[in-house]
Amino acid sequence: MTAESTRYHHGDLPSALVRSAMELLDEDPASDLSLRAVARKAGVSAAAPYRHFDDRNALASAVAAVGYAELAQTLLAVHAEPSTADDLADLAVAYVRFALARPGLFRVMFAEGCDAGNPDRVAAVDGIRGYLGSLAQRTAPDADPDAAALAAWSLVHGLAFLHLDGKLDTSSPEEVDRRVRGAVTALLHPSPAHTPIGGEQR
Amino acid sequence: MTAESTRYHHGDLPSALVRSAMELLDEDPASDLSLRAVARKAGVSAAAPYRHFDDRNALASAVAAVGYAELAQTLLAVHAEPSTADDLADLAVAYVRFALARPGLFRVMFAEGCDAGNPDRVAAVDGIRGYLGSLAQRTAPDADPDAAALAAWSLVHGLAFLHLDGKLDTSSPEEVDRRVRGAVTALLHPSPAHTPIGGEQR
DNA sequence: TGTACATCAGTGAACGCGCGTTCACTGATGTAC
DNA sequence: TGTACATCAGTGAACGCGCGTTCACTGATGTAC
Repeated sequence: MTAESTRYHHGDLPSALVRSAMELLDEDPASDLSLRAVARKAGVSAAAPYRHFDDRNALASAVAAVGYAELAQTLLAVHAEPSTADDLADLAVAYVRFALARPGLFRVMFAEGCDAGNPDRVAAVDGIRGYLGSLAQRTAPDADPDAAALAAWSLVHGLAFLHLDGKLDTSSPEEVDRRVRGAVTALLHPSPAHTPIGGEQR
Repeated sequence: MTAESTRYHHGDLPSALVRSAMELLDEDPASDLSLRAVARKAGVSAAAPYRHFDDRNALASAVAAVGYAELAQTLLAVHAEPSTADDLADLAVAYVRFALARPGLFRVMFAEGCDAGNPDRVAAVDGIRGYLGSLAQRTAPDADPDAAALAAWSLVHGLAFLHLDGKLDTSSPEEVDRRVRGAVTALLHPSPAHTPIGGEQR
């Protein structure tokens, strides 16, 4: 469905560049996105991107927007309408897996350089917030939905970054999943029972 | 107490470099740490740091270690022995304030480049984990302490990074404090009462 | 259907930059006698 | 106390690098007549 970019004059360079950027990020997550490298990867001169993007930042924002969309899609695929603490644990696992599978992209999405102006970006972030907000509302209808949504997001986001930044061992994916699920259920007991910080599990 | 670095031969260059690095990070949090800039700031040639640090990474690790110590100190000053969810909210506020006050340092502490080998660094991270672990144990003696500690850390860490990375408005510090406190208490009801995701507040 | 021409997406060379790191060196320090 | 010398922490010049961005240009595209 997407334009296939094999027409003359390179066809659809803008999206070819975004695609190349994402490939580079997946291939070498450590290096930070370079306009020249992206152009090289797309088989185009270093100056070509400037026909379509104001500067490096504009490309990064476009990449981030796509990243948000993919993350949202991933979460939706796990639970379209999550409503229990168990569902949140599933989402946490998916969120952390996404971060660990695509660290380069994840960093571009959440690293500083983010220009607050890019509307796609803002919309995408609001999408995730809204998704978590509705989860919060279903789980705890009488809680402040904004506060609960932010809490859920922070928990999940913190788990992702602590793993990503090497503060926790990530050599075993199963162990990571287990750890993430454990942390979430330690805060939110899965059953409708009421328990504070850690629940009663082992 | 610290060597004052005014002796001849520059005295105590290693710690002077670390100090200069931290000053640079505080002055311009956006730029990433450059060995040359640090040397310049310390009034020393670009090659001088190599007498004391293997490479750029080694300096960054040393800076991070100091950062961890300062963060730990900040948290301890808030509550030496936190034990309630309310205490955790206080710590969350302090943690986020630290991140927002010293974003450059915070990023060095938590950004990828971290070499897992540096023992100071590992010890410092374990210190924070242990601190949160004892909090968890006091708050919920029957919970899995590792899981509860990680959950608390993730929550707080996620709040810090979502603010730091511009996903949340940080123009009003009071608003940030309020938001952080709200998110924490939405998950952990302050009283010994038992409530799931959001408690009952407004 | 065929030609003239404006438009627009590319090229490639060049700019100036700051970086990490190396190297042979220098000059102060402090120890051995 | 005084001199000879090894050590060690600095210097400064140089390396090669990749980067973002600019510029005048070229050549394909597609439209007007």
